[in-house]
Amino acid sequence: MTNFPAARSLAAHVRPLIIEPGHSANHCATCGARGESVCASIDDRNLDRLASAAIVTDVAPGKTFISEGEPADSFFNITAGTAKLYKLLPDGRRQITGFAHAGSFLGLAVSSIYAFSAEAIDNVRYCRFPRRKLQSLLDDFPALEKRLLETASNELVAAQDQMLLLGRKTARERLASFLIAQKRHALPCRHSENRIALPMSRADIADYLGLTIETVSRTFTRLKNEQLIAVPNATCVDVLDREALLSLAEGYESGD
Amino acid sequence: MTNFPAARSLAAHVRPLIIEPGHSANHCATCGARGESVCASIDDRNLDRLASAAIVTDVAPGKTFISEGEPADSFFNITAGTAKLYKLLPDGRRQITGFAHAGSFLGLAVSSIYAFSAEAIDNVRYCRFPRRKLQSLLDDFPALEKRLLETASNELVAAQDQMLLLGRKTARERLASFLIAQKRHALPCRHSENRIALPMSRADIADYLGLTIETVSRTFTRLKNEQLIAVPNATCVDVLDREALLSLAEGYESGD
DNA sequence: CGCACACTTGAACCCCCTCAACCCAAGTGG
DNA sequence: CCACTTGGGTTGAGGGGGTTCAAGTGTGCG
Repeated sequence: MTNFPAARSLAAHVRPLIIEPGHSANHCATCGARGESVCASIDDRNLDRLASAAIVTDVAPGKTFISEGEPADSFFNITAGTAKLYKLLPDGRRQITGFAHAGSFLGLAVSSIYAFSAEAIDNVRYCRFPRRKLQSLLDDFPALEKRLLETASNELVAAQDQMLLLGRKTARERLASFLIAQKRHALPCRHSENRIALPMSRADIADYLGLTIETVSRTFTRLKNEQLIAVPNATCVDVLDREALLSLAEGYESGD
Repeated sequence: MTNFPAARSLAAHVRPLIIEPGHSANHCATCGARGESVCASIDDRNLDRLASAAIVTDVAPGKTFISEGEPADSFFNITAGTAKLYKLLPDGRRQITGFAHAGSFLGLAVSSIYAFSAEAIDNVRYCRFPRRKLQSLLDDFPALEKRLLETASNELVAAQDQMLLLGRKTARERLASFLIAQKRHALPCRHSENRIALPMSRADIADYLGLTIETVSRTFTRLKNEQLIAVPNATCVDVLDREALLSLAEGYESGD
């Protein structure tokens, strides 16, 4: 299910990496996710400021590193892996509000309390910024604040799309939308051009799309029977008819 | 349905107010919505900068002033009335993603295209900021940018709540959540302490909650029969049992 | 080999939707 | 003044998409 068969079981589930003082200025400079993240707005000269504020941490699959309702004293910048963000109702009903990939910035709540929980799906690495330190970074680097505003705006647009999906789309349309979005997001899937990696479980997909596991599974097989996709195994999908999938996702053909 | 019986029919539906040059520095200073809006972050000395960038406009009920997919060359700050924000699917299915009240800031899309449409529900007044002018304001007043980031963060939290509602709550829970949220938002309802004004139609409520008109209506009468609310007429609701409504909204009791 | 766990498939049910009628208040015009 | 229309809201009957409950099928791993 994940690509890190060895390193997983050893690690304490939330383990800050030890960065020696002498090297602390470097890890941002060599960070592969920098280009995708808000950190790109800080130029090379000031990278050490950024690096010294960040606490790099690894999280094992299935471990929760943000809990809804707890004091929000940190911000998180995912640099590797995929995490799910979710909210719960008292009886256990769950809504996944999004998936966080390398470059995602989490914790943008003005409130002093996290509005959602976050759990690692595969091996996740993040940079954690204590609230105060990020605040001073924001004061010193207006470009960072500008970038954060852009990020928040983009997420707002995505959230509106998701509301449309949850409120008005059929199960087929939801799954098609999900696959199209996954395809856009996670291009870095070698293999075929049309292969989509699905690191999350069926339960996660269901809770993201406002459906049940069973409906997700049935809808997968239906799209498979209709030759829109192929499902070599549970962790990936091949897109066979991109056009049809796209117009389905956009709500053009609900029946048929 | 609205409180402005006279002024309505005369007005051209989108009519910029004529502000004489000599007075242009004033309308922000006397704006009742300033405290609630992002404009509060600009101090009195600089209000004229703000005022000269804003184009005040009135919109009649039912008129669309932002259209999804069109070039996003302006930002909007609602100063009076209520507007609905929505997205459409090609076959007409509609999802209302939110209601904008006095103080709401719209158009926060990085993209050059609006992600949603906006339509006035009652008589709406807004300040329109051309993209370029807002940009220069942001450059000159970091506090404004900070305030915008706060606003966006709060909306993101609200959007996540709405996703939970749309994906996982029952019709009763949705309506209860909606009523509770409306109560919080629009306190300024004289009359009773427990009266909630509902300027939007049943169709709007339905499209906001991911339901149909009929289900909204039936759910209203059910909550009424259960003595949780009273519905004197279609445009307002009295909360009779706030506790029960609240715990319903939070998902504690789905049946019964 | 056998357990565990995720996924798939089947059958019955139910909440909400669809379709349709009805109510009611506000015009509108003869 | 009343007949007619219009539009929003309510109520009823029936149907369907997705859920629930339950069993079956893999697949990895000890």
